[in-house]
Amino acid sequence: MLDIKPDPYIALCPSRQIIAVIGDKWSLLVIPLLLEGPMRNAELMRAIEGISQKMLTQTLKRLEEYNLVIRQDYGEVPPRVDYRLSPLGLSLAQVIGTLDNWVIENFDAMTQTQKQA
Amino acid sequence: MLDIKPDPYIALCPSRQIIAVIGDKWSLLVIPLLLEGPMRNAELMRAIEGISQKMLTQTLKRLEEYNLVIRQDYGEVPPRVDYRLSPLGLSLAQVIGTLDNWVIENFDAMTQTQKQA
DNA sequence: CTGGATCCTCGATGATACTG
DNA sequence: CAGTATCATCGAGGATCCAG
Repeated sequence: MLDIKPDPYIALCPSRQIIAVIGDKWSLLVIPLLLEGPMRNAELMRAIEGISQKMLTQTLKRLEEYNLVIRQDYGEVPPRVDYRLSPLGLSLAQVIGTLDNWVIENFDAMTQTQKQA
Repeated sequence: MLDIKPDPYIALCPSRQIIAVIGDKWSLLVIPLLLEGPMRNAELMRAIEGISQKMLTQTLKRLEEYNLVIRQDYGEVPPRVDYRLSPLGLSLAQVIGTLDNWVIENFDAMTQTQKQA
């Protein structure tokens, strides 16, 4: 087995790309949302205020590519499709959830006394 | 005390802005770096391959605004300035470090079998 | 309902040059 | 060394229309 650790501090290391995927504004919101269970396109649109259809689709697609989200198409008509976390995605969601919570908890501290003259 | 929790899922909530700050590509790299101790501009430039002077400055400035990083100017000449994590930043760095490590650990899983036809 | 394809704009980012 | 200012570019992202 390889023991070459990816190092995002090196410009060419693909792991930096991953950081970009995860650090993505919308991914950071979509992933924890799916902790609550499978969601459909329209549901996600409603849950995440301000996201455009385009970005949602794009985000989901990318998350699927990286094995974080599973897209399930029921092949019905009218179309029914939902998205859920893969095991890998679930694992990541925990971490991101922690991050989100940190933000929520420390929001005041971050914004207060900003440059208190 | 207020008990109104910030909710990044609401478009207008300022917490979303915070998510953006933290989720930022460069912030995600700078913050954990400072865990190793105070660093100077040039050091950071060297440590983070590919970052431009402009983005580094901009990133540091923003982190300082949000009370995550402390900028110390020794007022010497030639100029000597270094940056270190604030207590708040230190706390955040732990979380982000976890995220980064997750990426490093699960890098293979994310990229392997991508669309294994 | 899901989401693909287009057009268009604006802002983020990099490169460069300059100052203290 | 630290940092600002300027310019030019490129691509992210939104709005819209269309289709299965």
